[in-house]
Amino acid sequence: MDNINNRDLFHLLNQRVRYLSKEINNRLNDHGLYASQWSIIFCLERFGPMTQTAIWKYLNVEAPTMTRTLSRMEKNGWIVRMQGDDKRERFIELTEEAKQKFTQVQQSTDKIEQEMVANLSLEEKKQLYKLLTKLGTTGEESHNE
Amino acid sequence: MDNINNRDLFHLLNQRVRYLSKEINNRLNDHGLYASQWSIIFCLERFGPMTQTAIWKYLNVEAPTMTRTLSRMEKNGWIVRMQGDDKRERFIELTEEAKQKFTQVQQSTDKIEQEMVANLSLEEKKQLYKLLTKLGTTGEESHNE
DNA sequence: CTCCATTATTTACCTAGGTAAATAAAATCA
DNA sequence: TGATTTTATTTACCTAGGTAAATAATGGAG
Repeated sequence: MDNINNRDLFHLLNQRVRYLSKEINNRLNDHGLYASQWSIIFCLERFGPMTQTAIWKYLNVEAPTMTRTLSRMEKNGWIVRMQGDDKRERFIELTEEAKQKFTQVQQSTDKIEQEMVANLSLEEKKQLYKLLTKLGTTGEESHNE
Repeated sequence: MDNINNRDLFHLLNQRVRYLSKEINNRLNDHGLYASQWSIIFCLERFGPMTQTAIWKYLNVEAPTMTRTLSRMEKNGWIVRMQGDDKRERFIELTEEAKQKFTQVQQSTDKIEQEMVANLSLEEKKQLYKLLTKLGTTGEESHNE
């Protein structure tokens, strides 16, 4: 494993991320949640009620993705959508049940994530974080706007 | 960015991978391809005709995922499915058109990937590879082969 | 005020990934 | 041989992600 091929690097990256997602979703299944839904709940718990646009911009996904995921979460009783003063926008709020379950789910995810980095020292985690930051940013190129 | 939080690490990891996928798919779109389809083509060019099972095991996805993606690729003229001696299995083969386009597409993907690691030195790429290897393997677990 | 541009959200239509269960063919076993 | 188990693929049903275009409401310019 001496000379690194870009292809192998991206291949490994994809494999790992898919594996991790699968595993996380698997564990979250006990709570009736998916990783994407949990990231929204976490966001709402942290910042309080937000518009859909604020959420998808924060999480870096597209608007339709957010619409759909929130619809499922609404159906499953995790969130409610409230009409704002500006009638175009909808404020998203966690339900009482979601707030109650929050701590428990958080403990699960903390544990999973901890297991997944069990082989990395603190120093290695910092390194990994830094390297990921450098990935995909082609020097002077801008992000999406 | 001194003390790394596992959550932030995984968040960044997901964000980056989604960004990279989006970008790669975007570029591959010129060739009428998606990253997942390209990985299959690459695999077939490297190893020659393979059964579906061999492909999904190699790429670490589930069988139904492979069935579907190959169906699209068959429809679009990238591959053909041949009956094997064992009538349960189907051998997948690149079409002539796929073989002809291979080099051109490969040049595109090489270029994209190169751009995406432009900010990483060789040493950093090796580090990243190594760190990714350690990620998700809870202790004694081995790599993919 | 009216018309036009912008903004928030949704709908329609794609790909990719997963699990569970159904087929169909091969392999094994009694 | 006949019955059972395994294996390869598919089908049905789910989530997540994307783009393009449609609504609907707001904001500005004239």
